[in-house]
Order: sequence, then C-alpha cells, then structure tokens
Amino acid sequence: MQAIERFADFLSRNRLKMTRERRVILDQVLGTRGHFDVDQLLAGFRRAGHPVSRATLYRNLPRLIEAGIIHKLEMAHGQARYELMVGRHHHDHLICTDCGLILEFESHDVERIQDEVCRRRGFVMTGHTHQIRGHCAACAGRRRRRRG
Amino acid sequence: MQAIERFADFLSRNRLKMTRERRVILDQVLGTRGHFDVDQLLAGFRRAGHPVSRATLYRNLPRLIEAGIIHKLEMAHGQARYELMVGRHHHDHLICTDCGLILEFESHDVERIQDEVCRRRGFVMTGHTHQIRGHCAACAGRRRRRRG
DNA sequence: TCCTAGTTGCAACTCAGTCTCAATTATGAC
DNA sequence: GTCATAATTGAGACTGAGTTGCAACTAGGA
Repeated sequence: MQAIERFADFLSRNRLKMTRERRVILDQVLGTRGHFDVDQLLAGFRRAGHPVSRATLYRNLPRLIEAGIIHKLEMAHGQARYELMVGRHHHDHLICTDCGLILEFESHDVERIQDEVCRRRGFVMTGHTHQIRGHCAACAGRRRRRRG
Repeated sequence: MQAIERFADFLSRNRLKMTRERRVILDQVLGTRGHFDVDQLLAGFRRAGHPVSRATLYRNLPRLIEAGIIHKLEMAHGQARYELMVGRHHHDHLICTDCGLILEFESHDVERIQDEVCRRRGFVMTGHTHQIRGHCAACAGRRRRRRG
C-alpha cells in the first residue's frame, strides 16, 4: 500500500524508527474514513486491542503530516480534526456549525488567486486554511421550518 | 464616535448594561491598531490605570464581535487575535509564521466563488476563515541568504 | 429611591496538547 | 547474532487559553 511505503520512507530518511505504535497509528488512520479526531483514533486503538498512549499519538501525528499522509484541520475553539491525504487533491471545507457535517470543495480559481496575491507581496506560501462556516442544506431547512 | 454608539445600541437592544468595564474595553480596543491579543489588551488596561479582569475581558469580547465592532482571528495552536472591524471592508490574511507579521488582502473573486460553492450545495454561509501561511518577503529573503 | 437582572473579580476548574523521565526497543556496525 | 546507542514509549505532571461558580456589586427602569 502506498501510504505505508511512504511513511517507512519518510522515517528512514529522517533516521526515525518504524515502531509497533507507528504501525498501529497508521493502520487506524488508513482504516478511518472522513474527518476524524484524536479521541476517535484512541478509541479505535482500544477496540483493535492495540492501545497506544495519548502522548505517543500526539507525538506522531505531526510525523504523518510531514510525510504527507494526513492533513490537519484546525477548527474553531481549538478543535483539531484530521483527514487522509494520500492520493487526494488539495481541497477546502464547508463546516456546518449546527450538526458538525464537513463538506469538501475544490477551486482552482481560488488557488490561482492565492498564488497571485502571494506573488504580488513577495510572500512564500507554505500552507493555507480556507473554511466556510454556516448551515448545511438539511440544518438550514430545519431552521426555516422552526421559524415557520 | 460610531463604534461607541453602535455598542451602546447593541447593549440596549439586548437588555445589557453599559458598565465602566465595557467602556474601558471598548476604549482600549479603539485605541489599538492592527491585530491584537488578550494580553495586549490587559496590559493596556493596566497602563491606563483602569484594570479589568481577564474573566471580564473574555466575557465581553464575544459581545464586541456580535456588535460587529471587532473580528476574531483564530490562528494555529489556539492563538486568538482580534482586529477592529468598524468601517472596514471584509478581508482575509497572510500570516508570516517566522515573524508573526499579518498582512491583509481583499478579493471579490474569492467571495464570488465562495457564494457560488455555497449556492450549489444549499449551504447558508454565516462566516469563513481564509488564511495563507508562509514567509513574508523579509523573512523569505533572510532564509534564502542563510542557505547561501 | 428601590428593585432586580445583569455584572464583576477571584479562584477553582476544564480541556487540548506538551513535557519529563525512567524503562524499552529498533536499527546500523561489527 | 550481538552490541551499542539513539530514538521511542507510557504515565502522569504540567501548561496556557479560556470558562465557570459564587458572593458582592451596580446600572438603569419603575
């Protein structure tokens, strides 16, 4: 599987070790779809009978990010969520503040505009966050109905 | 001054009181330019000889946001910064992760694209975050020089 | 002036994430 | 395979931003 090789490669290039815990974390991440958080992963480790400590998980998430395997989504109120990135295009997010639903969107035009903005300012972009918050179709409908 | 009326109006509409502390906070906010954080405001209160407790400040910042007077910028690692919004256009940010510099940019095209994305998904936007992280011109130059 | 809902400061608390440290282990060299 | 050693681990203490409970105080309408 591509992600495993990629991680092994990243580790050896940085003189880091492929431990049992790292394998367990990677497995869990690869087996989780959508957007997940630290507690979901910890619960998954327990369920699988391969516990990994909170400290170790927190120590290794940045490694998975550096290796390009996952991506971190910093949400309001210090909530962090992660999502698998291997073999995916860059995309941004629509976040429903009622039900927590996260939708994705891609826009080459936005990316082009960002590049242009950076170029004009001599700014070297290393990353960006682009989140639209609001009410998803279902929640918006529910709200309309409630108000009559 | 526009902001003061605006806040007084917001308070009375919501049956809230115009206290000494709220006046001090608003004064400090209006007298601070650029992007500021909670500790800067607290230091300002002390400097002005009008201390306000941390709890009270935290309780009132959301009120200033609801009143449309300031805007909250949620940055990485749970750092929050604020900026004055009265009489300003909506804008987004370029954040230098080396020196902390925050630049602003405006793009009607990005806003148009966002509206279009939302329309297509039946999503009702209530807010958004659009931050570009990287190295500002000065820091990027410094980095290039360091590498030779 | 009185009444009361709203407000305040303080200190205790929460919560996500980080750090310390002693014990353990992967990996490269032999 | 054995050894040496630098990296890694779990537990629990810690940090820092922000929140909360509470008793004392106060703005502002009746």
